[in-house]
Amino acid sequence: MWYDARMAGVQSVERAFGILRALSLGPAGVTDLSDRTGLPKSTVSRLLSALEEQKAVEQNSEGAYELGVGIAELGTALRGGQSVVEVARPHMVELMELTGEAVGLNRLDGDQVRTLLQVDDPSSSVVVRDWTGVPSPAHAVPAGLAILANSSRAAQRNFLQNEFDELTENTMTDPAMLLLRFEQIRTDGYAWVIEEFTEDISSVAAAFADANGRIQFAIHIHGPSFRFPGDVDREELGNRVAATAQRIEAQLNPD
Amino acid sequence: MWYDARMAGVQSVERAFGILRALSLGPAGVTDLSDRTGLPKSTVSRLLSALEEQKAVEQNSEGAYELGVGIAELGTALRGGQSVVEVARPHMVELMELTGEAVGLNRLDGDQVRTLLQVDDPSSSVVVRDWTGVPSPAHAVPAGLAILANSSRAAQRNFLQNEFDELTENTMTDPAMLLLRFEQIRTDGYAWVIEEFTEDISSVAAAFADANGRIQFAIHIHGPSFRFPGDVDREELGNRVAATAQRIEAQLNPD
DNA sequence: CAAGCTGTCCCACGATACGGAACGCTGGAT
DNA sequence: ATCCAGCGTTCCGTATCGTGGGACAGCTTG
Repeated sequence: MWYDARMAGVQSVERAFGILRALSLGPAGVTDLSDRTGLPKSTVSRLLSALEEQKAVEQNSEGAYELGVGIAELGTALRGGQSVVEVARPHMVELMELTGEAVGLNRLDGDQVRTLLQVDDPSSSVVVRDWTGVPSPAHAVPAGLAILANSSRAAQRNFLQNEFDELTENTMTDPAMLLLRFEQIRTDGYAWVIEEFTEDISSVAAAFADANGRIQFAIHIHGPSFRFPGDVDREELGNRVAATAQRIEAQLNPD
Repeated sequence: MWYDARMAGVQSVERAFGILRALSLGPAGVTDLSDRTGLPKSTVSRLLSALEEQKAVEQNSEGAYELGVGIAELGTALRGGQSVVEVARPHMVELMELTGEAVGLNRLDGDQVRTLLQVDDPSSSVVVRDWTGVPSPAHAVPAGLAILANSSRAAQRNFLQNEFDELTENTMTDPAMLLLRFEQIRTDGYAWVIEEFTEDISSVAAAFADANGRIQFAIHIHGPSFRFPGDVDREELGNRVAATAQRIEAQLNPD
C-alpha cells in the first residue's frame, strides 16, 4: 500500500484530521477508530498521543477519546476573527425580534451552504434547531439560491452541472428551472424556499457582498412551516430581509 | 537541529497545530507564519497545503491564510457531542431570563477554567463579551473557586501550590485565605466574585457533578459591575444558582 | 530595471513516521 | 481460579515520507 504522492498533503496531518473527523461522530476507543479510519491500531494510538498533546483530543473518564478543548479554542478564534459575523449580528437580532423566528448568517462553500451564526428567540419554546456549521445543499436552501443568483454566469453554469437531490417533493432539481429561478431572485432581491429542504421548515434569504465585494454571504429567516411564514406578506418580509442584507453590505463596505 | 524523540508527538502534527494556533491570532501569510513558528518557509507552505486540503485553513481573497470551516465543523461537533451542554442549556436560559445577565457553563481544566457555553440576553445592548473557549485563571473566577471548593483535599492542596496573579486589587492570592474561602463556599453552595478577575465584571457560580460523579463543571451568572449584582440579595441569587446547578446534576445522574 | 518582497515547487537526504507483533491489562465467561 | 477475548500501549527494524535549502516565478517598490 503506497501513499499517493499526487496529493499535496502531508500524510500524518491528513490522517490526524481523519481521526478528528471520525471522533466528531462521537467518542471512541483506539480499536474503533482504527476500524473507522482503516489505519493500523498502532498508528492511531500514536496519532492520538500527538493530538492529545496538542489538546485536540482528550480521554474521558472511561478512557475513550473525544475531541478536546484545543479544537474549541480554535473554533472560537475563528468565530471572533470574522468581522462579517460581528457586523451582521445586531442586524440579525433586529430581524429575529421582528419576526420571532430564528435568523441565520450563511456562507457558500462550494456546493454547500454553511451557517456561521444563528440567532434564536430565547422566549420561543419551539425553534428551528441550530444549524451552525452544518452544511446544506445550496439548491435547497434560500441562502444558497440567493448567493448563486447573484453570482457570475460561469459560477452558475458550473453549479448547475451537479446532480441535485430531491430532498422533499417540493425540491427543485431541474437545472433549467433553477436558472429561471435565479433571474427571479435577482430581480426580487430575495429568495423564498417553502419546504424544499425539509418538510418542516420554510425560509427567506437575501445575499450580500463582503468587504472584498464578493457575494458569498447571505442572511435568512427560517421557522417551522406550521406557523411560518403564515399569512404575513411574503413580499414585504422578503424586502425586509433584502434591506437588512443591504445594510450589512453597506456597513462592510465603507466607501 | 534534531527532533526531540522524547516527546510522544508526531512532528508534523505538532507543527501543524502550531500553525493553526498561530493562525488563531489572525490571518497571515506564509512568511509571517514562518517567523511566528520558527519553521522554514517551505515547511510552512507544505503544511498549509495539507491543512487546506483538510479545510482546516483556507485562503481569503487577499491570499492570506486563515482558519477554515473544517475547524468550525469539528468545533460544533464538539459542542453537540457533550451532553452536559445539552442538559444545561435550558436551565441556563431560564437563569438568564430571570436576571437579564449572561449565564455561562464552565469546566475546570488544570488550573484554568473554560467556558463551554454562554447564554446572552439578546435584548440587552450592553453585555459581557462571549468568553466561550477562553481560559481564565481558576482562582479569580467563581466557577473555578466553586469547583475547587468541592474537590478533594489533594486537588486543593495541589492547586494552592501555584503562584496566583493579582489581576485586580481585589484578587485573592494568599493560599491560606483561599483555603478558608473554599470552606465558606462549600457551606454556602455558591461562590461570589466581585471584581477579582476584571474591574468591570462580577459573578456568582455553583459547581455540580457530571454523569460520572466528578465535580468539574459549574454554571455562573456574570454581568457588568455597574449594574450587577446591584442591590439584589446576593444570598438569594447565590442560592438560585446553586439550586439550578443541583437540578442539572440531578438530571445528569438519573438514579 | 533592479531590488526586495511574496508564496510555491524541486529534490537529494536521512530523520522520522510507519505498522506488525508482542506486551500488559481488564473484565466477562467458564 | 483460570482462561480467553479484547482492549490500548510500546517496541523496533524498515524505508517511506517529511524535510528544508535553494531555485523559481510573480508582484510591488524605489
